[in-house]
Amino acid sequence: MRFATNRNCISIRSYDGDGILAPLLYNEAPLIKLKAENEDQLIMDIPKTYDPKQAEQHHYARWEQQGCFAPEINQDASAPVFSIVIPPPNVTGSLHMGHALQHTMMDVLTRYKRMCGYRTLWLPGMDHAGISTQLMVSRELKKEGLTRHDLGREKFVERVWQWKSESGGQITKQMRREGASVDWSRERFTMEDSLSRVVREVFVRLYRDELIYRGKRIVNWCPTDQTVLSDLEVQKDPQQGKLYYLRYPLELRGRVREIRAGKLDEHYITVATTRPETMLGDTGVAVNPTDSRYLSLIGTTVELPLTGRKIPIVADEFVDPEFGTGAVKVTPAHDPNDYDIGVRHNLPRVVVIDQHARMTEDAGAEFAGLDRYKARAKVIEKFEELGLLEKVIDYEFSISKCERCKTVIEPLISTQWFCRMEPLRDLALDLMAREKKPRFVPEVPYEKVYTNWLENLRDWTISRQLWWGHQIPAWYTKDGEVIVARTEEEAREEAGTDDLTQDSDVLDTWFSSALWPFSTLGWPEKTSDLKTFYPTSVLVTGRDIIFLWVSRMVMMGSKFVGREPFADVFITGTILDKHGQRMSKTKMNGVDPLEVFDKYGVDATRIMLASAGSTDVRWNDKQVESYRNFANKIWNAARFCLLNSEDAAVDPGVLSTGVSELALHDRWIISRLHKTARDVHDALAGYQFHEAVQTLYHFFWDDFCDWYIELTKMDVTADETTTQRTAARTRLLTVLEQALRLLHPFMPYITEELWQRLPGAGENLLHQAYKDAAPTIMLTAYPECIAELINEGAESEMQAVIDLISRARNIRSEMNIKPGERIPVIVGAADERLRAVFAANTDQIARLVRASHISVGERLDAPRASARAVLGGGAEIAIPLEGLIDFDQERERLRKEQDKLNSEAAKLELQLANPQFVERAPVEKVNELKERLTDIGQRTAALDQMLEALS
RNA sequence: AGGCACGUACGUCAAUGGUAGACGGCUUCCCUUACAAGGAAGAGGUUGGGGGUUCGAGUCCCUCCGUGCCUACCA
Repeated sequence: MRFATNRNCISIRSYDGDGILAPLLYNEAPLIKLKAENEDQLIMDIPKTYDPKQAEQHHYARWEQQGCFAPEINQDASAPVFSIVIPPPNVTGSLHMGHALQHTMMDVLTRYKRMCGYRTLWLPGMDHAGISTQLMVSRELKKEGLTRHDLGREKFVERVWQWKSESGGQITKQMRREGASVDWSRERFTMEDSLSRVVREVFVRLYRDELIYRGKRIVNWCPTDQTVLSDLEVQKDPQQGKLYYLRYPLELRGRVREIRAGKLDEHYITVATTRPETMLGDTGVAVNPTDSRYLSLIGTTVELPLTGRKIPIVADEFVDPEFGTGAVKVTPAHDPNDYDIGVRHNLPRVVVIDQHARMTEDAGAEFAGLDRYKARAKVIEKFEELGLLEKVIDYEFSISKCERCKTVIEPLISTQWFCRMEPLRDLALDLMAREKKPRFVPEVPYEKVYTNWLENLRDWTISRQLWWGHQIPAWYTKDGEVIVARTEEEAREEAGTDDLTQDSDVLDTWFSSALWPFSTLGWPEKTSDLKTFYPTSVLVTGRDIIFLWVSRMVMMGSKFVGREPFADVFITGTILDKHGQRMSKTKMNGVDPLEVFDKYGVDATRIMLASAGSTDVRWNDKQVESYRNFANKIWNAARFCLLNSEDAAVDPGVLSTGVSELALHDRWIISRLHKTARDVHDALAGYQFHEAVQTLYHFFWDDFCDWYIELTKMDVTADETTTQRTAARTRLLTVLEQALRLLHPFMPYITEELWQRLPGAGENLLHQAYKDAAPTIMLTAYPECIAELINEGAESEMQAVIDLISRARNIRSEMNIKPGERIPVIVGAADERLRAVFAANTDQIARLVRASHISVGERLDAPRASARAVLGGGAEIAIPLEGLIDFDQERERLRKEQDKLNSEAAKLELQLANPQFVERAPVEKVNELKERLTDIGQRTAALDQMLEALS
């Protein structure tokens, strides 16, 4: 191996020419074994700046090839199980920030649990996305001048499959880039044969349980997509519209004498409507039964203008007397409420609008064939001519639109398949009431949102007039008999005839999605996957599909597997744009995760997203940038460790045996390491991603880089090869290795890249459960907190050293002492233990404050011309500044500090003087305040002396 | 219309009822041999207003102001 040297770079090949990781990386000689001719130039091919792209290129393929993502990698038969099924993205979709966010959370959990020794499965897959996909392919056809009807159903569906194999599933490639550790060997697609079988099985069972029925109902119809939609696929948009007041002439017959003659008004009843064109289908007028204005008219009839139809005035509770005129026109065929009124009063249904939102023959010859909006204008025109248009007012209301194409929904009466929800709903509600499952995180407000919705649930329209999807397994005989069966053969057998026609509709996409947690694991067979991985551990998803998907999975899982599909539901926040707006295609305000990956790296993006936790976050490049800087920090810290790694290798043993013999900073970092591990475990157990990230960030940057590396630098960079140097290097490498493990679930690429370069990193570091696997950080054990290694004594001693260094630096800065200038520092500490700590660390202190000399004594023995400061525990420091110090200024500085302390002391005294506080607050709290007061007392006393010394 | 959240430093967000923090930005100094994507030291807050409960409130309750989200069959 030959090292090319340039100024500060000696390169060794770790990648071959094609950029593939060379095999020597894993099993052969240590990667970094550098012995340049000149020791001073000892640096390897680690550039100063971290290049994420390089690390992102290689590791994923290797992990995947070596089966690291599959649960089978775990050799421990008694390992606990952790499983997640991915919310299947649409086959038409490409990765957006919401995916990146959710995938990050799922991958963090999966990688973490895997490192904890769990048998881990994260199952990937895609959804066939009925309407979206059909639209996408139809659009392609349109470019060729074709419609799906030109092809016919069979050819069209073939075409969709072709599209899928050619350009569908972009997102799976993008998931590899994300580093998602999903088991691709178990990838599923909701339209594949095995899942279609499950759909038919469930449909048949639900039908036989009378939970699925076919019926004629008023439904949401999209005139553009030509299909029915469920209530959840309809979106309400506020709209600035008009409210039209229409007069319907009363047909008074015998009662004509009861009405005082003379006033025109009294010959009419006025109704208010936002949709005048539907009046052509009116079959009644409704008023509230308690409305005195109309009491005498109940039971009479009106003559419907433009049609001459005689329609009754009925009394119905639904009508709000306060609104409009208190009289409502009733169009049972074109409005869900009117439909209900019609049912209650047995009113006929006159269909005046067809599936294309055009007027029918029944609307009258003048209107037939007209578009609904043209018809509206014409109706108004006619009413005006007849003097029957009382007034038109501006009115804001919400209008139903198709979620996908934004066309205004037309409520129509139609024969569809429905799923009866009450019994299923009760299963889910019982589960929550009895076992509090699933557990929502955050519990507030989602648990309540979920149960409230279930309580008010209505039947689910499950049929769709599409071609792409699971065709409904129902067949019709010539006589119109309905046969529901798993297969056509089964249907024929049951019908006793081959002359059957299958229902042409397909099922709502969400029907197959509802089965996802068990259909993907092999149900209804009692597969080992189903036994092992169901119920899954957690579902990670956005709040927008709690109803659409989460609730339905709970219902179907309970019904068919007899258990909840997941223990926990973690609801992520939403990534908003800079201005707090939702990212959307139409607004063009989306941030493309792939561009962010390119700019800042996958790891930086991931850890930034993880830090978002469950709250909404406004997107800000700066945030990713700061984590990019963090990645660079990790890179350079490792670079330093590797630069000084000769004769040393990672050895976890050195952090747990003989620890009490080690220097303060070593005992301290070991304690910090275990506290960090503890805090990260705790945070992840409660899905507190933000907290986990903060903990890791500060441990690595503040504790490890800013302090530990600086404190151990002297030993580690010593010129001579001594056992002491080797031991220090070994500790440093080992702490780094532990830190990389802690970070791995969040930043898989950089941690793997660096781990592979660590001397001593090999199969010996793998978790027991993966002991035969090829070495990779992702199969090492996640660091556990060993309580005995948390050392509060070492932490407080170290804190004293840190405080001393900080105060000395503070003085240097405030006194404008040149950074390069070495100065003497005098320390006085009455406390013996403290004095011993300072004395034992004078070398490090001197180095970090750039002191020429440090003297530690019982009392502060400094010349008059010194800048001084007090520390905790009554310790003091002084820096002699003969000729540099301005005595007035220095006194001022000390007085300012004293003021600060005095005001704090005053507050504490006040609180401690309050008998109720002392009485009622916990003892620890009171003692804590007392201790602080004592400390402040010591400090102010010391300041007094310092001021005296200056006078 | 109801329901539910949220208002904390210039910006984005944290903080089991116990001395208000982080990151970015800003000021001053430093290219100190891991890192200028860095180091050191700073400035910046009566936690939207008002009231209450409590020894103690950013945190719990009430009210007002402001902002979001969800659900809904007011024609």
